Amino acid sequence: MSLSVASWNVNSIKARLPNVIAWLKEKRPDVVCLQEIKCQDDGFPRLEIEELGYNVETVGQKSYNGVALLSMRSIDEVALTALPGDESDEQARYVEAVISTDTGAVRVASIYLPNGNPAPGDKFDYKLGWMKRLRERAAELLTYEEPVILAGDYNIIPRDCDVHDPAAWEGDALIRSDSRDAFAAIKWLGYADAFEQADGRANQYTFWDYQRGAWQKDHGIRIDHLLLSPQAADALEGVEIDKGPRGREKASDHTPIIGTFAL
DNA sequence: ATGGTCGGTCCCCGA
Repeated sequence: MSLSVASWNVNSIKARLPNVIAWLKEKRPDVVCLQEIKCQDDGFPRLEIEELGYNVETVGQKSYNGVALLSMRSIDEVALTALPGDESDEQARYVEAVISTDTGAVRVASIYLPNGNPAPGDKFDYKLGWMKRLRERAAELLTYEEPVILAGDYNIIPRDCDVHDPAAWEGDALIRSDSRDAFAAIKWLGYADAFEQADGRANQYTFWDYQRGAWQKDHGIRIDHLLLSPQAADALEGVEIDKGPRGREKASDHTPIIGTFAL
């Protein structure tokens, strides 16, 4: 049996609930990492999603950010509900859990990496600091020698071919070389970008801005990623960016990316 | 055609 693991920035779970439920029923992914749920834990529509067979873990806050993990398989342990390394960081951007599989277990994190604009500035410094902490956590996880999937909205455009017009994004926190270097530094530890390993084509996007008719003109960017430890990368069977949800009424500005694993 | 869109909250901020 294979295990499917999806990541989707839903831009408010309450505004998106009908679309999310329809997509879960259609695709039935085993594990789903959500970002920007934009609600507190007690406001999350837990019952509606549990009704579909999912176990639900949320790390929410009022108005902004917020991440969740949905899993058809049992969640053995919620390992972390915040990224270590800064006790003063109160933004809900990280949840990490160990999930049972047919072959053992997989560790999955749902990540909402800071946007970082405007750059330079305080928000950009926060982004780079957060990425350094993520690299430290990612390095720690490699010592466990287990399948790890770090899935989420990284707010990083890794390559020039991951954006319709790189020049239009010059100076933006999503494409700046210091952002890209920080992302590459996590990969250099020994993590694989699932999309680049399984597919790698140019101009395959996961986000299209609501403005300027970006969706209709396919002016998108690839910023939602699955980073894989060697044990997860070895098990990767394929990756799909499902553009269906982005074309619906009341769409999120992101669409889901799904990895399938022999795990 | 030099603007334009969402979502959450509260009269503006974040993306």
